[in-house]
Amino acid sequence: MDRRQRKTREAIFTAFIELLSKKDFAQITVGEIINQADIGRATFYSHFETKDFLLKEMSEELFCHIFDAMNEEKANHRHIFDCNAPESVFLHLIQHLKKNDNNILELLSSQNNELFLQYFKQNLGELVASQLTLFESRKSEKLPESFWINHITSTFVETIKWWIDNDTRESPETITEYFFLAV
Amino acid sequence: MDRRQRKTREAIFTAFIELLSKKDFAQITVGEIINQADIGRATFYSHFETKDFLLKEMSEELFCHIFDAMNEEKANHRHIFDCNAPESVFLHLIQHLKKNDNNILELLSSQNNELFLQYFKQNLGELVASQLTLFESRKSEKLPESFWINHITSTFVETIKWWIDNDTRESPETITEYFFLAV
DNA sequence: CACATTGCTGAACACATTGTTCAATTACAT
DNA sequence: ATGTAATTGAACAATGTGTTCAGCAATGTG
Repeated sequence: MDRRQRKTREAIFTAFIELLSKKDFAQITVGEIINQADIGRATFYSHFETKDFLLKEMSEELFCHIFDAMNEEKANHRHIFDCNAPESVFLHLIQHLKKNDNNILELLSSQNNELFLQYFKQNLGELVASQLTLFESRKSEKLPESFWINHITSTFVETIKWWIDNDTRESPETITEYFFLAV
Repeated sequence: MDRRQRKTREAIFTAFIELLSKKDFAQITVGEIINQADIGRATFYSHFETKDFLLKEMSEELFCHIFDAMNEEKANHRHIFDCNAPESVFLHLIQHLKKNDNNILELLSSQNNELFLQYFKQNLGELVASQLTLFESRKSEKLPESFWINHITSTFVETIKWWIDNDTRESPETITEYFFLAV
């Protein structure tokens, strides 16, 4: 990809994240993004069809990053994912979030857009489904699988949201514990 | 309140609900509401400052209705809320929703606006907090109260959403059971 | 019934935002 | 160095927002 394109794309993402940390998705205008990114109007529209697509593409990119990073570490340090700590996938994810490399935590904060959370939940759902054996129990047998998966995923998302609203005071370990207690 | 005002207000609400059952809040325009309600533009704005306020006021009115109705039945048929079925408050709420008197179910459906769900959750949170003793357990002792309340409330909302997405095939009793199993 | 009050109307208005177009300019890759 | 491709900025139509106002209609009060 052309260096100019990369630069522009990066500038738009950065500007967008900056704005999202201040106000709702709904009340951000393309004009503001353009100003913040310091690019021409036509340039924006040559990159993204609409503001909604921008959010969508950015979400996908961010979640790819974080889940790819997790998989990589999974491959390198296999010991982290041993049988003695099967819940570590989620601890690991929370630790990643805590680093806030790509401002994901800021973006997930509830004052910001629900759409972003929706994309997060979607990606998370796949992870949960792949780790379903972790959550087998007396109650899971009595519940429809789709209900159960949705419950676990939602609980994780809500745990993260609660954590953020509490200014991420608790350690990732504590939050992981809360999550597994609640679910 | 003037009969004309009541009629107009009702017409706006009805039109709004009709539109919300078809498309997202975000893509409904004031013009559409006006057409559907068959009123003048100035009239709309003399009733509601913006589209957002319309949603807010309508939500409050709907939730007042349903929670008032519940309290009334609570007073009249005290036996429904006896000690043998302490969970019946939630069963009762679900039964109310199932009746769909005010199209609340339709409005809660996830394809529609998150703002509406937010208002629902807010009202529900108060109910949950007042019924907190129902949910005391080993795990609730180990979790911060605010986390616990949020978890219960979210689980209820997610249960309802899952139910709706499944076309409310299950009976209110079954859904109540799922909720109490999950939480 | 007559009256003053209040609400409704609908058109016109200024304003903001969106998404497109285009010709001129600039940066890129090889 | 050159052809290719991205960026620019201004101008554009189209749509939506929220306000204003003068005229009309419904209300309920005496």
